[in-house]
Amino acid sequence: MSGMRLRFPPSPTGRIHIGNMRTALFNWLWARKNEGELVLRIEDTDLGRSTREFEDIILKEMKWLGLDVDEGVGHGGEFGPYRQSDRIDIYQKYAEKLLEEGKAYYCYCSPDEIDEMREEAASKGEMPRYNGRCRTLPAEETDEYKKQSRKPVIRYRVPDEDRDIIIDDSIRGKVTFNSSVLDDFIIYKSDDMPTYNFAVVIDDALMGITEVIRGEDHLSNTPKQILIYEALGFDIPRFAHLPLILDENKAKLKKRSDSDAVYIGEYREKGYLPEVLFNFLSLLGWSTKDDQEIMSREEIISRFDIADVNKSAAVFDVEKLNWMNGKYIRETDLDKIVELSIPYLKKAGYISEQISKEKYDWLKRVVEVARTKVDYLSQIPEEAGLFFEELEFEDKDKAIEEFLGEDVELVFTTLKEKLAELEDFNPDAINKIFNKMRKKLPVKARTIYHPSRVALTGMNSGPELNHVIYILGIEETKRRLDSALSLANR
RNA sequence: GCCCUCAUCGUCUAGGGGUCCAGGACACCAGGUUUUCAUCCUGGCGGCAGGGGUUCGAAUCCCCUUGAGGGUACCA
Repeated sequence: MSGMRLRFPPSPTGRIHIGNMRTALFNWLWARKNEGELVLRIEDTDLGRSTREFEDIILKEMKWLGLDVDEGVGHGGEFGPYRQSDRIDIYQKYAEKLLEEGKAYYCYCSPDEIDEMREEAASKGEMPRYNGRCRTLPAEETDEYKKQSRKPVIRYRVPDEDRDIIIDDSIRGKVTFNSSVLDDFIIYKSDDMPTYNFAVVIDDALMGITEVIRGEDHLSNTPKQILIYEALGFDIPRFAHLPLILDENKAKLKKRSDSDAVYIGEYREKGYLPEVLFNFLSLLGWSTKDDQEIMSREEIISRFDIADVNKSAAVFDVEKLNWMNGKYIRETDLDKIVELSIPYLKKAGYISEQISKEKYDWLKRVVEVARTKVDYLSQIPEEAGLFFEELEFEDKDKAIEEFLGEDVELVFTTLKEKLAELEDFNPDAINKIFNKMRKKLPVKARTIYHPSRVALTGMNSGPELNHVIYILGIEETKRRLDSALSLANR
């Protein structure tokens, strides 16, 4: 234990996307690298939009990616509860403390009134802000509002002194905000829930968080939070603001996107390998000095350094993810890929629930051939369809024309004979038959291969013929060749 | 508008004054291997946003402009 404590605090208001997960991953990496602890906290103070369903999705996807946490929702720990909605007593206590000390006050202004204030500030070329009207509200007016049963909010009283609030960011260096741009922000909503900027400080402080790694979209919130840390006398953690991940339109990723391509679940369902997402996401905003890209979990942990994370935003490029996933699919142990492909094959109706040892061995041949052509596993069934379905011609007329060609019957007949004579049925042996036919038969090479391909697969291109025959088996091969011949009336 | 951040090939990035007429990866193009497609191998195309400085010397340091992104919520 290094004493370093990090956290990943998602709000369950949408499906977890690439950007959220990258933040989780970098927190996880830095925690593991430093033998620190990672806390999972659920920030559900937005009652209207938070759901348990989204929370479950977050937990599920993190588990899929292998991002285990040491403490938090679903894991327990001594700093709980870890769901903000279970911690309202705590926030209340601190709000009262600030109220008593005069560092916060009730505000009864209506939304319309606040809009006016903002417009007024904007017209003067200033940042739109609340003007502090309720800072000194006479008791009579307060009573009046209470009679009207207006529900107040609590605002933090930003000290009047003009000073620079400096964030010493692990990634960006010193970032300065002048306190004059801050208005008296709300720390408690009228629905009796704390706001993010208030709750996050109390939780991070009480949970002993030493490093806050989060997206750059939080950078402008940080000065407000620093003020709260100071007002409450808490130690300020070290901050690191990660560059944002942008979508193809170079805009921030949304939790309610019109494109499924940003959600982690989408990639899991399509058959991307978790280790690929892990590897790929680690390279979004971080890289090794020697340009190594394909790395194991352990390698990434040992080489990762939060200080090496770059400052500029990165566009999420599915093309490169596809390349990496395809590469892993081709290079990972075949049995593992077969296991992972089986659900997709079942879904396509190609295989049944129970798979015999024999069937499995056959499946292995199919997947071995199909995996050279896919980017992700859900594409396996379409690539392997010809081995499961009745033969279907891409273009039947053209196929018949092909079978009508000179010497085709000779080739097919010879092929059938030679296959029948084969003692050891395997791809190499089948290849030898083709090689012999090329030498011995007085026909063009194309006539040996192409009509056979069309007859066996229905297509003009596809896997190597010796493998096709090996997978189809002698009987099915013979059947398809005969059927081609009869189509051509021979 | 105001505040903050960022700025190297289409995309992800290496580069932290000379060894860079800028290196790698994806994508793309060409060639090779292969009976075809795919895989695989080789090669090619393609970039330091612009302008001022500083310096003997800037992709690298400073300033300005421009551009991009984030924030500006009783969302987080």
